[in-house]
Amino acid sequence: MSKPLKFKIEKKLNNSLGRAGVISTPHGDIETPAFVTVGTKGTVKALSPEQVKDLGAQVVLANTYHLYLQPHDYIIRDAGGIHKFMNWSGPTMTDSGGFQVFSLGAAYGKNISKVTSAESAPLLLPENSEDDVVKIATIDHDGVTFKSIIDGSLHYFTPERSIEIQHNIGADIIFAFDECTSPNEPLRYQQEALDRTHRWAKKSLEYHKNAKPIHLGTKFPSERQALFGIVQGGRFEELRKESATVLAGMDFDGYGIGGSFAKEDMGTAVKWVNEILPEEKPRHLLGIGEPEDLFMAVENGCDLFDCVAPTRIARNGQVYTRFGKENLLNNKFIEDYTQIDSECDCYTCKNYTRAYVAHLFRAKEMFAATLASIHNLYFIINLVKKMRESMLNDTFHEFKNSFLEGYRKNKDL
RNA sequence: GCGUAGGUGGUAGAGCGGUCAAUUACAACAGACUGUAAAUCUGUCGCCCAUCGGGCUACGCAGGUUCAAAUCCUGCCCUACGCA
Repeated sequence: MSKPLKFKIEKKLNNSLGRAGVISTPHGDIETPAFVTVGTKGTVKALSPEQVKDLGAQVVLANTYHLYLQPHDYIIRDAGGIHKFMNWSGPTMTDSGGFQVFSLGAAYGKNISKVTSAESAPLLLPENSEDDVVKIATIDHDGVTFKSIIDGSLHYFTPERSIEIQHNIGADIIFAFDECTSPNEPLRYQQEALDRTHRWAKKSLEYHKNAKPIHLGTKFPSERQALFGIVQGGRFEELRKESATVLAGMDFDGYGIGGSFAKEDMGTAVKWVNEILPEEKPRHLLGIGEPEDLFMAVENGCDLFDCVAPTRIARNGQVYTRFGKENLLNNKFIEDYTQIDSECDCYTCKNYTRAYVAHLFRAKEMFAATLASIHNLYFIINLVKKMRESMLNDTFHEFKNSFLEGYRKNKDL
């Protein structure tokens, strides 16, 4: 049986876990480390696939839960798979729905995200202690009941079902169904959730390995799609290490690192895990993507990252610059005829001023979202690309220090 | 000139004796956003101190009634529509 994915390490960082390499998928290569563009519903919001390609994106990540609800995975299957359906010929991935276990479960209706600051963490209360809150995802031993965000109907996801849907969608890299836990959960709950995630990982893998081709005469899913297992364990060292060890013992094509982190010690947590995971398989740090976090992740041995931040904050008016983030809706930009970042080569910066983009945002024109998304994605994708280049020519640390010094400038002012 | 309806905070527009510094929406100002419930959400939005809170000036202008007026009365000014 041929493997759906190859990973070649080209260069390793001295005295750390960082590495640069190439992942080969049936739809092309991904030079790593690489930022994965998020296209949850089979589109990168506000952008055409051509724009996504032109700004340098190598790979797009869609979502199982969302595409299952709408248009439904059979539509994508019958359309010839996600690549054809969305007109993206490069590599693709799908998340398993495991994140929605968190975002529609413990986090639903609350103001919590998967990354917390360490000092605020002790003030937070566990989410699962009281069930007086409305959730639209509830977990049991075998799976998760989701209430549709579209029409409120109920849908039950098991690991097998998630993988089956992902086979129908047909992305090059798919993920095991996991439970992304809230950062507020105590050790006992994290342990319980971790056991469940491991059990589900095994089921995801077994289903994947044994699945028949979705069309007669085509390849087996396990030959054309790579399956990544997902490490969990919250912020606890023993759990993170246990999870990495257990999953490393299963025959996944690569690994995702999921769940919750404290901003301040995310690097340590990632390191615990990557010291255990097999070196020769790619590692995807799920949902992480602020510039500081990306340096941390690359240095600690992650190859892939995805994050909604660049596109989401773009739609809300915020842009990355080499001096930190700026909100284009601030009145100081109304008459600012310079570009968003004077050293940026993206389409937006080459052709438009801050004043213009600010005007589009104020006028609520949709092109604002497009221009800001192009810039932000270019900025982040290019940043990771530069990290890769700096590793290849042994200047990673210099690059990191000079970038972060400038990037923190706005905060220090 | 006569008749009618009105004049409220940046705008539109509620309120029609005390619970009104005044509902709401928009605008404005700021903040948040990390495997997308998200072109979303939160906060501020008369002035002055202030942590709760307190003081001052305010609903066209000037008077008046009342313990109390954006709200009732009188006059004046202005606007819109109708008739000359």
